[in-house]
Amino acid sequence: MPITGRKALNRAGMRFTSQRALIMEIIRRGRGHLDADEIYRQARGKEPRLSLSTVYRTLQMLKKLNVVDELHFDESHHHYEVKHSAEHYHLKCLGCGKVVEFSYPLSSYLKENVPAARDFDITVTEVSMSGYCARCRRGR
Amino acid sequence: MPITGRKALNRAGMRFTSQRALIMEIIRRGRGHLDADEIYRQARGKEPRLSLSTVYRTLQMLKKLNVVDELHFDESHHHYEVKHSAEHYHLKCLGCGKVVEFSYPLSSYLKENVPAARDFDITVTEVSMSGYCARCRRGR
DNA sequence: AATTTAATTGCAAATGATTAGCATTACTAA
DNA sequence: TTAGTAATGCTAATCATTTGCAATTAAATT
Ligand SMILES: [Mn+2]
Ligand SMILES: [Mn+2]
Ligand SMILES: [Zn+2]
Ligand SMILES: [Zn+2]
Repeated sequence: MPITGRKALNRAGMRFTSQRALIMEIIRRGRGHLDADEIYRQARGKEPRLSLSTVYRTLQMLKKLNVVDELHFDESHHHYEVKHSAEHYHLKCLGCGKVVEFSYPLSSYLKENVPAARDFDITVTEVSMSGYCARCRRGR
Repeated sequence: MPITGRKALNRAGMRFTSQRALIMEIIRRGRGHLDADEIYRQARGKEPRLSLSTVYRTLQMLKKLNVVDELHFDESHHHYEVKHSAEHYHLKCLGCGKVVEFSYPLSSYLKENVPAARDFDITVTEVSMSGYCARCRRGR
């Protein structure tokens, strides 16, 4: 039950603004893995007055509402994607930048196999793997 | 065979300086998970003239030489630890900040069980899990 | 529909971690 | 010793993200 419509926002004491609608729309259509600046650039196409601050503020809000996930590839900025229903992780190619997704129930697997993880109430599991994709591996 | 002594550094065209010795020493004794600023603070105790730039430069160098690993907890800065021989990962408590380590051959496990990972030449696998430790779970 | 009020925005300035430029210092090899 | 050149210590950039604040504006109330 991800909060996304006007009604749900109002119920939470927040307002449904055109900026927020636009930003959510861009993230949804974007097929994930967008960074703040890319969202900003796309948003300005529709609403040239929108500010980068609003993008960042909206991203924080969507993260808190569990609508989006923040991804930390090995870079100096973050990426965002709509929260999927299935647990999935990412492989990023250091050669061409391509991101490959794969679904895997890693958190429950670790809970079963790692004693130390049993005593913990794990709320976030993040895995980031990088290397070289098949295509990039050839060209070297 | 981690490069650490004067001889090995010289062989690589680098110099063995008192600053580098001090920083390596602090990281080694620190039992891992120190951040740049903590290393800086400790180092200044011994060598008040040492600069933060030198800490960062040395950290980059040690990372490149595979002497230390850079850890990315869900924070705005990084942490460092001497590279262990056994593959291990971390659980960080959001309540008290405690970091629990556990050894697990996760990269080979994923290579065997994730089809998408087979086409990739994975060079880095990073896992960061956070949640609440047993003690912190009680106090709420 | 007009009014109220507080959340949200846009803009500019601030942060905070990390990096870069450069003159000065000090390892190393000869 | 000395010459050659990494490395250091400053200070000043970067760069992504956050914050302060006056001006807007969504939405609850008359
Ligand atoms: Mn994804
Ligand atoms: Mn560790
Ligand atoms: Zn590639
Ligand atoms: Zn705890």
